[in-house]
Amino acid sequence: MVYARLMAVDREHVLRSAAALLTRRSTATMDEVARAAGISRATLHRHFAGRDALVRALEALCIAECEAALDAARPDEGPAAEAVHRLVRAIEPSAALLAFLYSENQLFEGEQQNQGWTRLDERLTALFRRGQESGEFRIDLTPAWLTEALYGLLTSGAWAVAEGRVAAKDFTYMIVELLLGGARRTRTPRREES
Amino acid sequence: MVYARLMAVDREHVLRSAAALLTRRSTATMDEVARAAGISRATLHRHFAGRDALVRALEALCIAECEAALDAARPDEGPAAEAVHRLVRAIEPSAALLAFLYSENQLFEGEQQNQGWTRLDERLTALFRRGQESGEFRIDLTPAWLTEALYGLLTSGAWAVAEGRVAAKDFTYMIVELLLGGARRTRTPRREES
DNA sequence: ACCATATGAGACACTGATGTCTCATATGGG
DNA sequence: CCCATATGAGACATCAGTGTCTCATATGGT
Repeated sequence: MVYARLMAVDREHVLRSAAALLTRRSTATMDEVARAAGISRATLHRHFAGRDALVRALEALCIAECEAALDAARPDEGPAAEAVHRLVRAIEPSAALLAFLYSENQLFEGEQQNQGWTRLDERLTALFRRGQESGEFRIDLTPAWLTEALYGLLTSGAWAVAEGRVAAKDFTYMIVELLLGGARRTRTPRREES
Repeated sequence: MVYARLMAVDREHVLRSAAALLTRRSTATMDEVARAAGISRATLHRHFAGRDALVRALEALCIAECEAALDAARPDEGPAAEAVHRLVRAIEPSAALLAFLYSENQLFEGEQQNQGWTRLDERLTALFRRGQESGEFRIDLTPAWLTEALYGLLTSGAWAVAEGRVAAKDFTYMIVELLLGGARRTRTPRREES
Protein backbone atom coordinates (compact mmCIF):
# COMPACT_ATOMS: atom_id res chain seq x y z
CA MET A 1 0.00 0.00 0.00
CA VAL A 2 2.84 2.34 -0.79
CA TYR A 3 0.55 3.62 -3.48
CA ALA A 4 -1.87 5.20 -1.06
CA ARG A 5 -0.45 8.56 -1.97
CA LEU A 6 -1.76 8.10 -5.46
CA MET A 7 -5.19 8.88 -4.11
CA ALA A 8 -5.65 12.21 -5.84
CA VAL A 9 -9.08 12.83 -4.43
CA ASP A 10 -8.83 13.74 -0.80
CA ARG A 11 -11.77 12.80 1.29
CA GLU A 12 -11.64 16.09 3.12
CA HIS A 13 -12.20 18.19 0.02
CA VAL A 14 -15.10 16.01 -1.11
CA LEU A 15 -16.78 16.35 2.24
CA ARG A 16 -16.27 20.11 2.22
CA SER A 17 -17.88 20.67 -1.14
CA ALA A 18 -20.64 18.19 -0.37
CA ALA A 19 -21.38 20.12 2.79
CA ALA A 20 -21.40 23.40 0.91
CA LEU A 21 -23.79 22.06 -1.71
CA LEU A 22 -26.14 20.15 0.56
CA THR A 23 -26.36 23.16 2.81
CA ARG A 24 -27.93 25.06 -0.04
CA ARG A 25 -29.99 22.29 -1.62
CA SER A 26 -30.51 19.44 0.79
CA THR A 27 -32.01 17.29 -1.96
CA ALA A 28 -29.02 17.47 -4.25
CA THR A 29 -28.34 14.21 -6.07
CA MET A 30 -25.20 12.11 -5.80
CA ASP A 31 -24.30 13.20 -9.30
CA GLU A 32 -24.51 16.85 -8.34
CA VAL A 33 -22.48 16.22 -5.22
CA ALA A 34 -19.82 14.52 -7.31
CA ARG A 35 -19.72 17.29 -9.87
CA ALA A 36 -19.58 19.90 -7.13
CA ALA A 37 -16.46 18.17 -5.82
CA GLY A 38 -15.02 18.01 -9.31
CA ILE A 39 -15.04 14.23 -9.48
CA SER A 40 -17.14 11.61 -11.20
CA ARG A 41 -20.03 9.80 -9.65
CA ALA A 42 -18.10 6.55 -9.83
CA THR A 43 -15.25 7.96 -7.80
CA LEU A 44 -17.63 9.42 -5.29
CA HIS A 45 -19.11 5.97 -4.86
CA ARG A 46 -15.66 4.51 -4.36
CA HIS A 47 -15.10 6.81 -1.40
CA PHE A 48 -18.57 6.67 0.10
CA ALA A 49 -20.62 3.53 -0.30
CA GLY A 50 -23.82 5.49 -0.85
CA ARG A 51 -25.73 8.58 -0.04
CA ASP A 52 -26.38 7.37 3.45
CA ALA A 53 -22.70 6.79 4.07
CA LEU A 54 -21.96 10.27 2.77
CA VAL A 55 -24.44 11.87 5.11
CA ARG A 56 -23.05 9.81 7.96
CA ALA A 57 -19.57 11.01 7.13
CA LEU A 58 -20.81 14.58 7.12
CA GLU A 59 -22.45 13.92 10.43
CA ALA A 60 -19.18 12.64 11.88
CA LEU A 61 -17.33 15.60 10.44
CA CYS A 62 -19.77 18.05 11.92
CA ILE A 63 -19.63 16.40 15.31
CA ALA A 64 -15.85 16.44 15.25
CA GLU A 65 -15.83 20.11 14.32
CA CYS A 66 -18.32 20.99 17.00
CA GLU A 67 -16.36 19.10 19.62
CA ALA A 68 -13.17 20.79 18.51
CA ALA A 69 -14.92 24.15 18.73
CA LEU A 70 -16.15 23.26 22.18
CA ASP A 71 -12.66 22.30 23.24
CA ALA A 72 -11.19 25.49 21.84
CA ALA A 73 -13.81 27.56 23.62
CA ARG A 74 -12.68 26.25 27.03
CA PRO A 75 -16.25 26.01 28.36
CA ASP A 76 -15.09 25.55 31.95
CA GLU A 77 -12.99 28.66 32.16
CA GLY A 78 -14.07 32.12 33.21
CA PRO A 79 -17.58 33.50 33.06
CA ALA A 80 -20.06 31.23 31.32
CA ALA A 81 -21.28 34.10 29.16
CA GLU A 82 -17.83 34.60 27.74
CA ALA A 83 -17.45 30.88 27.20
CA VAL A 84 -20.67 30.92 25.18
CA HIS A 85 -19.32 33.80 23.17
CA ARG A 86 -16.10 31.92 22.43
CA LEU A 87 -18.07 28.84 21.54
CA VAL A 88 -20.32 30.55 19.03
CA ARG A 89 -17.35 32.23 17.41
CA ALA A 90 -15.53 28.92 17.16
CA ILE A 91 -18.51 27.02 15.83
CA GLU A 92 -19.48 29.57 13.20
CA PRO A 93 -17.66 27.86 10.30
CA SER A 94 -19.64 24.70 11.00
CA ALA A 95 -22.99 26.39 11.37
CA ALA A 96 -24.17 25.81 7.80
CA LEU A 97 -23.33 22.12 7.95
CA LEU A 98 -25.02 21.92 11.31
CA ALA A 99 -28.11 23.49 9.81
CA PHE A 100 -28.22 20.89 7.06
CA LEU A 101 -27.87 17.98 9.45
CA TYR A 102 -30.36 19.55 11.83
CA SER A 103 -33.00 19.39 9.11
CA GLU A 104 -32.04 15.83 8.23
CA ASN A 105 -34.28 14.54 10.95
CA GLN A 106 -33.98 11.02 9.67
CA LEU A 107 -30.66 10.97 11.47
CA PHE A 108 -32.38 11.00 14.82
CA GLU A 109 -35.28 8.67 14.28
CA GLY A 110 -33.22 5.54 13.73
CA GLU A 111 -32.59 3.18 16.58
CA GLN A 112 -28.88 3.89 16.66
CA GLN A 113 -28.08 7.54 16.11
CA ASN A 114 -24.62 8.87 16.49
CA GLN A 115 -23.90 9.21 20.18
CA GLY A 116 -21.75 12.22 19.39
CA TRP A 117 -24.86 14.38 19.44
CA THR A 118 -25.82 13.39 22.93
CA ARG A 119 -22.27 14.01 24.08
CA LEU A 120 -22.41 17.47 22.54
CA ASP A 121 -25.77 18.08 24.14
CA GLU A 122 -24.39 17.11 27.49
CA ARG A 123 -21.43 19.40 27.23
CA LEU A 124 -23.56 22.32 26.14
CA THR A 125 -26.09 21.61 28.81
CA ALA A 126 -23.30 21.51 31.37
CA LEU A 127 -22.08 24.90 30.23
CA PHE A 128 -25.49 26.48 30.66
CA ARG A 129 -25.95 24.77 33.97
CA ARG A 130 -22.64 26.12 35.14
CA GLY A 131 -23.80 29.58 34.19
CA GLN A 132 -26.93 29.09 36.22
CA GLU A 133 -25.10 27.80 39.26
CA SER A 134 -22.67 30.68 39.17
CA GLY A 135 -25.59 33.08 39.12
CA GLU A 136 -24.86 34.41 35.64
CA PHE A 137 -27.85 32.85 33.91
CA ARG A 138 -31.45 32.81 34.95
CA ILE A 139 -32.75 29.55 36.27
CA ASP A 140 -36.24 29.60 34.82
CA LEU A 141 -34.96 28.60 31.36
CA THR A 142 -33.78 25.02 31.50
CA PRO A 143 -30.30 24.15 30.26
CA ALA A 144 -31.89 21.69 27.85
CA TRP A 145 -33.95 24.46 26.30
CA LEU A 146 -31.00 26.83 26.10
CA THR A 147 -29.07 24.11 24.30
CA GLU A 148 -31.88 23.54 21.86
CA ALA A 149 -32.29 27.26 21.37
CA LEU A 150 -28.61 27.62 20.61
CA TYR A 151 -28.92 25.04 17.85
CA GLY A 152 -31.94 26.86 16.50
CA LEU A 153 -30.23 30.22 16.50
CA LEU A 154 -27.14 28.79 14.84
CA THR A 155 -29.19 27.33 12.02
CA SER A 156 -31.27 30.48 11.67
CA GLY A 157 -28.12 32.53 11.64
CA ALA A 158 -26.51 30.38 8.99
CA TRP A 159 -29.65 30.59 6.90
CA ALA A 160 -30.00 34.33 7.33
CA VAL A 161 -26.39 34.84 6.28
CA ALA A 162 -26.78 32.56 3.29
CA GLU A 163 -29.87 34.47 2.22
CA GLY A 164 -28.13 37.77 2.63
CA ARG A 165 -30.50 38.97 5.31
CA VAL A 166 -27.70 39.28 7.83
CA ALA A 167 -24.09 40.30 7.22
CA ALA A 168 -21.69 37.42 7.74
CA LYS A 169 -19.52 39.49 10.03
CA ASP A 170 -22.44 39.99 12.40
CA PHE A 171 -23.16 36.29 12.76
CA THR A 172 -21.53 35.72 16.14
CA TYR A 173 -22.61 39.00 17.62
CA MET A 174 -26.26 38.60 16.70
CA ILE A 175 -26.51 35.09 18.01
CA VAL A 176 -24.64 35.66 21.24
CA GLU A 177 -26.39 38.90 22.04
CA LEU A 178 -29.82 37.46 21.39
CA LEU A 179 -29.14 34.23 23.22
CA LEU A 180 -27.67 35.90 26.28
CA GLY A 181 -29.23 39.35 26.33
CA GLY A 182 -32.46 39.02 24.41
CA ALA A 183 -34.19 41.70 22.42
CA ARG A 184 -35.39 43.78 25.32
CA ARG A 185 -33.49 46.98 25.92
CA THR A 186 -32.62 47.31 29.55
CA ARG A 187 -29.02 46.67 30.35
CA THR A 188 -25.50 46.04 29.09
CA PRO A 189 -26.33 46.51 25.41
CA ARG A 190 -22.98 45.82 23.85
CA ARG A 191 -19.54 45.32 25.39
CA GLU A 192 -17.48 42.15 24.97
CA GLU A 193 -17.58 42.76 21.25
CA SER A 194 -14.94 40.88 19.27
CA MET B 1 -73.06 20.36 -8.11
CA VAL B 2 -75.72 19.85 -5.50
CA TYR B 3 -73.84 16.70 -4.74
CA ALA B 4 -70.85 18.58 -3.42
CA ARG B 5 -71.95 17.65 0.06
CA LEU B 6 -71.32 14.04 -0.78
CA MET B 7 -67.67 14.84 -0.40
CA ALA B 8 -67.10 12.77 2.72
CA VAL B 9 -63.42 13.55 2.92
CA ASP B 10 -62.96 17.07 4.11
CA ARG B 11 -59.86 18.74 2.86
CA GLU B 12 -59.22 20.28 6.24
CA HIS B 13 -58.90 16.97 8.04
CA VAL B 14 -56.56 15.60 5.40
CA LEU B 15 -54.31 18.61 5.67
CA ARG B 16 -54.30 18.36 9.44
CA SER B 17 -53.19 14.76 9.59
CA ALA B 18 -50.72 15.30 6.76
CA ALA B 19 -49.21 18.13 8.74
CA ALA B 20 -49.05 16.02 11.88
CA LEU B 21 -47.33 13.18 10.04
CA LEU B 22 -44.92 15.21 7.93
CA THR B 23 -43.93 17.15 11.00
CA ARG B 24 -42.59 13.95 12.49
CA ARG B 25 -41.22 12.32 9.35
CA SER B 26 -40.73 14.83 6.61
CA THR B 27 -40.00 12.07 4.08
CA ALA B 28 -43.28 10.24 4.58
CA THR B 29 -44.68 8.79 1.37
CA MET B 30 -47.98 9.71 -0.22
CA ASP B 31 -49.31 6.34 0.80
CA GLU B 32 -48.44 6.97 4.41
CA VAL B 33 -49.99 10.40 4.27
CA ALA B 34 -53.18 8.90 2.86
CA ARG B 35 -53.30 6.18 5.48
CA ALA B 36 -52.65 8.69 8.23
CA ALA B 37 -55.70 10.58 7.04
CA GLY B 38 -57.73 7.39 6.91
CA ILE B 39 -58.26 7.52 3.15
CA SER B 40 -56.84 5.70 0.16
CA ARG B 41 -54.00 6.93 -1.93
CA ALA B 42 -56.34 7.31 -4.90
CA THR B 43 -58.60 9.65 -2.97
CA LEU B 44 -55.65 11.63 -1.73
CA HIS B 45 -54.60 12.12 -5.33
CA ARG B 46 -58.09 13.24 -6.23
CA HIS B 47 -57.84 16.07 -3.73
CA PHE B 48 -54.21 17.00 -4.29
CA ALA B 49 -52.73 16.52 -7.71
CA GLY B 50 -49.42 15.35 -6.26
CA ARG B 51 -46.99 15.62 -3.46
CA ASP B 52 -45.98 19.04 -4.57
CA ALA B 53 -49.55 20.26 -4.55
CA LEU B 54 -50.00 18.82 -1.08
CA VAL B 55 -46.99 20.64 0.27
CA ARG B 56 -48.16 23.81 -1.41
CA ALA B 57 -51.54 23.43 0.26
CA LEU B 58 -49.83 22.93 3.61
CA GLU B 59 -47.79 26.02 2.90
CA ALA B 60 -50.93 28.02 2.21
CA LEU B 61 -52.56 26.65 5.34
CA CYS B 62 -49.57 27.56 7.46
CA ILE B 63 -49.42 31.05 6.05
CA ALA B 64 -53.11 31.54 6.68
CA GLU B 65 -52.75 30.33 10.24
CA CYS B 66 -49.77 32.55 10.89
CA GLU B 67 -51.53 35.57 9.47
CA ALA B 68 -54.58 34.80 11.59
CA ALA B 69 -52.35 34.50 14.65
CA LEU B 70 -50.73 37.79 13.76
CA ASP B 71 -54.12 39.43 13.42
CA ALA B 72 -55.30 38.00 16.72
CA ALA B 73 -52.16 39.21 18.46
CA ARG B 74 -52.91 42.84 17.55
CA PRO B 75 -49.27 43.66 16.81
CA ASP B 76 -49.90 47.39 16.74
CA GLU B 77 -51.48 47.67 20.17
CA GLY B 78 -49.73 48.25 23.47
CA PRO B 79 -46.12 47.49 24.28
CA ALA B 80 -44.30 45.59 21.54
CA ALA B 81 -43.04 43.06 24.05
CA GLU B 82 -46.58 42.11 25.00
CA ALA B 83 -47.57 41.93 21.37
CA VAL B 84 -44.73 39.48 20.78
CA HIS B 85 -45.95 37.45 23.71
CA ARG B 86 -49.49 37.35 22.33
CA LEU B 87 -48.15 36.43 18.93
CA VAL B 88 -46.09 33.49 20.12
CA ARG B 89 -49.01 32.19 22.14
CA ALA B 90 -51.32 32.48 19.14
CA ILE B 91 -48.88 30.90 16.73
CA GLU B 92 -47.98 27.97 18.95
CA PRO B 93 -50.46 25.50 17.39
CA SER B 94 -48.89 26.14 14.00
CA ALA B 95 -45.30 25.89 15.15
CA ALA B 96 -44.82 22.24 14.24
CA LEU B 97 -46.15 22.79 10.72
CA LEU B 98 -43.99 25.86 10.44
CA ALA B 99 -40.97 23.80 11.43
CA PHE B 100 -41.70 21.28 8.69
CA LEU B 101 -42.08 23.92 6.01
CA TYR B 102 -39.05 25.77 7.30
CA SER B 103 -36.93 22.70 6.58
CA GLU B 104 -38.53 22.27 3.16
CA ASN B 105 -36.08 24.74 1.70
CA GLN B 106 -37.10 23.81 -1.83
CA LEU B 107 -40.07 26.07 -1.24
CA PHE B 108 -37.88 29.11 -1.27
CA GLU B 109 -35.49 28.35 -4.07
CA GLY B 110 -38.03 28.35 -6.87
CA GLU B 111 -38.51 31.46 -8.91
CA GLN B 112 -42.02 32.01 -7.63
CA GLN B 113 -42.35 31.29 -3.94
CA ASN B 114 -45.49 32.08 -2.08
CA GLN B 115 -45.52 35.79 -1.41
CA GLY B 116 -47.32 35.10 1.85
CA TRP B 117 -43.97 34.51 3.50
CA THR B 118 -42.63 37.90 2.57
CA ARG B 119 -45.83 39.50 3.80
CA LEU B 120 -45.43 37.69 7.09
CA ASP B 121 -41.80 38.73 7.26
CA GLU B 122 -42.76 42.32 6.70
CA ARG B 123 -45.37 42.31 9.42
CA LEU B 124 -43.02 40.68 11.91
CA THR B 125 -40.23 43.01 10.98
CA ALA B 126 -42.57 45.94 11.45
CA LEU B 127 -43.44 44.72 14.92
CA PHE B 128 -39.82 44.52 15.96
CA ARG B 129 -39.10 47.86 14.39
CA ARG B 130 -41.95 49.39 16.31
CA GLY B 131 -40.45 48.02 19.50
CA GLN B 132 -37.15 49.60 18.63
CA GLU B 133 -38.65 52.97 17.81
CA SER B 134 -40.61 52.99 21.05
CA GLY B 135 -37.41 52.33 22.94
CA GLU B 136 -38.48 48.88 24.16
CA PHE B 137 -36.05 46.87 22.05
CA ARG B 138 -32.38 47.37 21.52
CA ILE B 139 -31.39 48.75 18.16
CA ASP B 140 -28.20 46.79 17.58
CA LEU B 141 -30.13 43.66 16.61
CA THR B 142 -31.79 44.25 13.27
CA PRO B 143 -35.51 43.62 12.89
CA ALA B 144 -34.71 41.20 10.08
CA TRP B 145 -32.55 39.13 12.38
CA LEU B 146 -35.10 39.20 15.18
CA THR B 147 -37.68 37.92 12.71
CA GLU B 148 -35.41 35.15 11.55
CA ALA B 149 -34.52 34.29 15.13
CA LEU B 150 -38.19 34.07 16.03
CA TYR B 151 -38.69 31.51 13.27
CA GLY B 152 -35.69 29.58 14.52
CA LEU B 153 -36.87 29.57 18.10
CA LEU B 154 -40.37 28.52 17.08
CA THR B 155 -39.03 25.54 15.16
CA SER B 156 -36.58 24.64 17.90
CA GLY B 157 -39.35 24.90 20.43
CA ALA B 158 -41.68 22.70 18.41
CA TRP B 159 -38.91 20.15 18.02
CA ALA B 160 -37.95 20.22 21.67
CA VAL B 161 -41.56 19.69 22.68
CA ALA B 162 -42.00 16.86 20.19
CA GLU B 163 -38.86 15.20 21.53
CA GLY B 164 -40.02 15.61 25.10
CA ARG B 165 -37.11 17.81 26.05
CA VAL B 166 -39.40 20.68 26.95
CA ALA B 167 -42.85 20.53 28.47
CA ALA B 168 -45.53 21.62 26.05
CA LYS B 169 -46.99 24.03 28.57
CA ASP B 170 -43.69 25.91 28.71
CA PHE B 171 -43.48 26.45 24.97
CA THR B 172 -44.62 30.05 24.86
CA TYR B 173 -42.83 31.09 28.03
CA MET B 174 -39.49 29.66 26.99
CA ILE B 175 -39.55 31.22 23.57
CA VAL B 176 -40.78 34.63 24.61
CA GLU B 177 -38.46 34.90 27.58
CA LEU B 178 -35.43 33.87 25.58
CA LEU B 179 -36.28 36.04 22.61
CA LEU B 180 -36.99 39.13 24.67
CA GLY B 181 -34.94 38.67 27.81
CA GLY B 182 -32.14 36.32 26.87
CA ALA B 183 -30.37 33.90 29.13
CA ARG B 184 -28.42 36.42 31.13
CA ARG B 185 -29.69 37.07 34.62
CA THR B 186 -29.79 40.75 35.32
CA ARG B 187 -33.22 42.19 35.30
CA THR B 188 -36.96 41.54 35.22
CA PRO B 189 -36.61 37.76 35.35
CA ARG B 190 -40.21 36.77 35.06
CA ARG B 191 -43.37 38.87 35.23
CA GLU B 192 -45.95 38.99 32.42
CA GLU B 193 -46.37 35.28 32.87
CA SER B 194 -49.47 33.82 31.27
C1' DA C 1 9.69 2.42 -20.25
C1' DC C 2 6.92 -0.32 -17.17
C1' DC C 3 3.34 -1.16 -14.13
C1' DA C 4 0.12 -0.63 -10.40
C1' DT C 5 -3.50 2.14 -9.16
C1' DA C 6 -7.02 5.79 -9.46
C1' DT C 7 -10.12 7.94 -12.21
C1' DG C 8 -13.83 9.06 -15.79
C1' DA C 9 -17.31 7.74 -18.76
C1' DG C 10 -20.86 5.10 -19.69
C1' DA C 11 -24.03 1.09 -19.56
C1' DC C 12 -27.02 -1.55 -16.76
C1' DA C 13 -30.46 -3.36 -13.55
C1' DC C 14 -32.93 -2.33 -9.50
C1' DT C 15 -35.66 0.05 -6.46
C1' DG C 16 -39.13 3.10 -4.53
C1' DA C 17 -42.20 6.59 -5.17
C1' DT C 18 -45.26 8.72 -8.17
C1' DG C 19 -49.12 9.58 -11.19
C1' DT C 20 -52.87 7.48 -13.88
C1' DC C 21 -56.22 4.30 -14.88
C1' DT C 22 -60.13 0.90 -14.26
C1' DC C 23 -63.68 -1.26 -11.84
C1' DA C 24 -66.41 -2.64 -8.03
C1' DT C 25 -68.71 -0.82 -4.07
C1' DA C 26 -70.71 2.39 -0.73
C1' DT C 27 -73.36 6.48 0.06
C1' DG C 28 -76.96 9.62 -0.01
C1' DG C 29 -80.26 12.63 -2.45
C1' DG C 30 -84.18 12.51 -5.56
C1' DC D 1 -85.96 2.39 -5.93
C1' DC D 2 -82.80 4.81 -9.05
C1' DC D 3 -78.87 7.25 -10.03
C1' DA D 4 -75.06 10.32 -9.58
C1' DT D 5 -71.02 10.75 -7.12
C1' DA D 6 -67.19 9.56 -4.01
C1' DT D 7 -64.38 6.16 -2.47
C1' DG D 8 -61.19 1.95 -2.08
C1' DA D 9 -58.46 -1.43 -4.03
C1' DG D 10 -55.46 -2.63 -7.19
C1' DA D 11 -53.00 -2.78 -11.62
C1' DC D 12 -49.95 -0.32 -14.46
C1' DA D 13 -46.44 2.56 -16.68
C1' DT D 14 -43.14 5.99 -15.67
C1' DC D 15 -39.41 8.17 -13.73
C1' DA D 16 -35.50 9.57 -10.95
C1' DG D 17 -32.03 8.22 -8.19
C1' DT D 18 -29.15 4.67 -6.77
C1' DG D 19 -25.69 1.09 -6.72
C1' DT D 20 -22.76 -1.91 -9.59
C1' DC D 21 -20.14 -3.07 -13.29
C1' DT D 22 -16.75 -2.72 -17.27
C1' DC D 23 -13.28 -0.67 -19.89
C1' DA D 24 -10.33 2.85 -21.52
C1' DT D 25 -7.31 6.38 -19.92
C1' DA D 26 -4.46 9.21 -16.87
C1' DT D 27 -1.17 9.40 -13.23
C1' DG D 28 2.91 8.80 -10.82
C1' DG D 29 6.21 5.91 -8.62
C1' DT D 30 10.04 2.53 -9.80
